[in-house]
Amino acid sequence: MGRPIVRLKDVADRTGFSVNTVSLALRGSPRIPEDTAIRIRDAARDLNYMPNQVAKSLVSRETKTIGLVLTDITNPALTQAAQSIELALAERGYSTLFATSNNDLEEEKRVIAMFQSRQVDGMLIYPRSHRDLAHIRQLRRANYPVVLLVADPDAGVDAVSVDERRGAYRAVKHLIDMGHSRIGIIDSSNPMGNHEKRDGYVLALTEAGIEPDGTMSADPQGHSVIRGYWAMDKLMRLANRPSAVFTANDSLAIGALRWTQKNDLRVPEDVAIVGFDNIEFAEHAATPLTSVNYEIKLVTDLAVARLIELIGTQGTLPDPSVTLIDPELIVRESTHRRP
Amino acid sequence: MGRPIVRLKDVADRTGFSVNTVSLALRGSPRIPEDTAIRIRDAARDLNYMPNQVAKSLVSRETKTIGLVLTDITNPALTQAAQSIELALAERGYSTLFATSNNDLEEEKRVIAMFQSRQVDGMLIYPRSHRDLAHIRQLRRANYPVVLLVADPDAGVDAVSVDERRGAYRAVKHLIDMGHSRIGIIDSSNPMGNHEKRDGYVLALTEAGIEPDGTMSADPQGHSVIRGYWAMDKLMRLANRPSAVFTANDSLAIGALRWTQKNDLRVPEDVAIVGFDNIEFAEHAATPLTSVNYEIKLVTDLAVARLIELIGTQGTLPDPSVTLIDPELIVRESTHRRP
DNA sequence: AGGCGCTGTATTAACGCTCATACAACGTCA
DNA sequence: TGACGTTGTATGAGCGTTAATACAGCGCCT
Repeated sequence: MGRPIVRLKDVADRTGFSVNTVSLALRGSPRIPEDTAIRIRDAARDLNYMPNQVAKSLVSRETKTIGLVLTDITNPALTQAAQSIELALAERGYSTLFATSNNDLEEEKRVIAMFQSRQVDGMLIYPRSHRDLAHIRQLRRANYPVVLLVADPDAGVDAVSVDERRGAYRAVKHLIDMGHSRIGIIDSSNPMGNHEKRDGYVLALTEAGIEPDGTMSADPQGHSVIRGYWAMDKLMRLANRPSAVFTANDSLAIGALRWTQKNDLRVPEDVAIVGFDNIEFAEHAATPLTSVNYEIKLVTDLAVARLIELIGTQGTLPDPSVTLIDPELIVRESTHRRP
Repeated sequence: MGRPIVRLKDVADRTGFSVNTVSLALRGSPRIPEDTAIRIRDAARDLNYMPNQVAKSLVSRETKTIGLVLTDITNPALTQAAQSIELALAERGYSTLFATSNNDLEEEKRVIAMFQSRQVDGMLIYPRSHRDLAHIRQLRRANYPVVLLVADPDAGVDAVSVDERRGAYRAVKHLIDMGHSRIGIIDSSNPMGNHEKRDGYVLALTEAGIEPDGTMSADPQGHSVIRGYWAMDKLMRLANRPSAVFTANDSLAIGALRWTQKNDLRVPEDVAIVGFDNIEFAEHAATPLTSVNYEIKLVTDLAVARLIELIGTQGTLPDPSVTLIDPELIVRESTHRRP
């Protein structure tokens, strides 16, 4: 709104050269002799000239901006991801436009369209659901660089993600190895959501000859501590309550742990708890939490690298590649008291 | 890179109208008759036309984008702030360009310059330090809309923030009221940093006739749980150890709490702990934490509202206004065991 | 001496859009 | 009937930048 803006033209007028000469000089063209360049640079500095990236983008047809779409940044795992994505992109000269879909599909579509309109060079998307990817697949088909941060081998879209199914499998397998057979799960995988973790849970159980029990499952409807608390409450009120619980993330696990404290149960003696993501608070919880760990930075670095690769592709994009990072289980006291 | 882009011209060619007519029709000008508009809109939809915001911005001289500069988004309080800022801006039609300064002044300057170059309509900044604001003050003088997320009444820049000094004062006053006089502080206020909280701490002590004791202070050099743990370790190894500790944020407090667990001290009987920010984990910590609470959404909403107001200002910006939100203390078991 | 290739600079045309203006075609009214 | 609005559409300029091209002046070679 009426803020003064210094343009190439102003530097040109000041020095007596043409706009084009100034542009070349400031970009260090070898065709401009050193003394001319110095005079122009001095004038530009005096006037506090800053190149207008908007105009530049219009010409170059690239904005050096990528769009990051998350469902909700307050999820600690996503916060970490956002941080390291921004860092990785900044290192490569890209800026990050950031938006949250608030777990709403329409909002997700709106945000993606808005980013397209803003001519972002590519997008990193943590989609609301694995099921509704049509709009993203369509982007890809329109030759638009996109990398998902959840992995669906059949999505037809590039993706880099931790192998959630495998992580969940490892966690539940560990509980089984510790002698548990009544194992509950706290995971908000509604029919439309991502059920990788639930799949891993079921796999570990059936593999061990344990019939998955539908009543041992609670949907926390969110990822916050308090949600975990109430989901745990539901599970532990069962007549045949679980002796161990697997939760889809550490915030839920901390909520579950909190429930045990309030109800004077010992962890892991009375009930064992495993989380997912291994956030900092997991290690330092009242009872240090066993949790599925993976290097978020590895995931985001690979995702960013792939995205940059796609952006740099001339012509048609290569076939989508899906990369799964293998997570490890960090065993702590919440499942295994050291003697 | 060579992605096909549908322009007004394409829609014009398809319909036989001129570019201008198409532009007017799509923007719903009353000069375009209804049937023409419908034909144009249909063609635009068929071609999947999306307006190019970059070109639009070049003409309108506004990008409908604001720049958000944070030191480090993994600080839970800042995460929350980022989330609600993005939401508030999106509601008003603005996109959020986001960058972290990683607590480095040069990086902060670089990011701000980059945002200027990208023609953001305004910026929200959580600066690295209260001391080095010259570059931001200069922005303001150049008539650029900026709102700080920390309050310094003398900064000469608009700001909206929680009153940290007052929050710290309340926290420490509470400890004094509970009978403590040996009160430690864990706060990373280096000479160049923000020492509002430390000021509030000192004020409460001196007001109560207690001489602040320099040895009762630990610099955690960060805001993570583990930093709090080691800072607590330093304080509790003192010959004359504190009976209560005030920490600059809840992560540090949880670290301190963790130290007490490992060292078999009871909270609050052996040592009381107060945090700041009242994050979700504070309430659900092993011992629920007393913490300074304030509505982050209120702070960010006011900051966004002020920023939008500045952006809408014609001509010279009004005098800077500084708004401080008054925080409250939430008392929980970490300072006061209920009988 | 005339042509050639440098060197340094300017001119022009884009990029996709909006705004101001132009202007035909038509109807209206004195 | 002819000047005058109104309606619908087109033309041209301009936003700040880059890229392609033009071109004047000079030294050098044959």
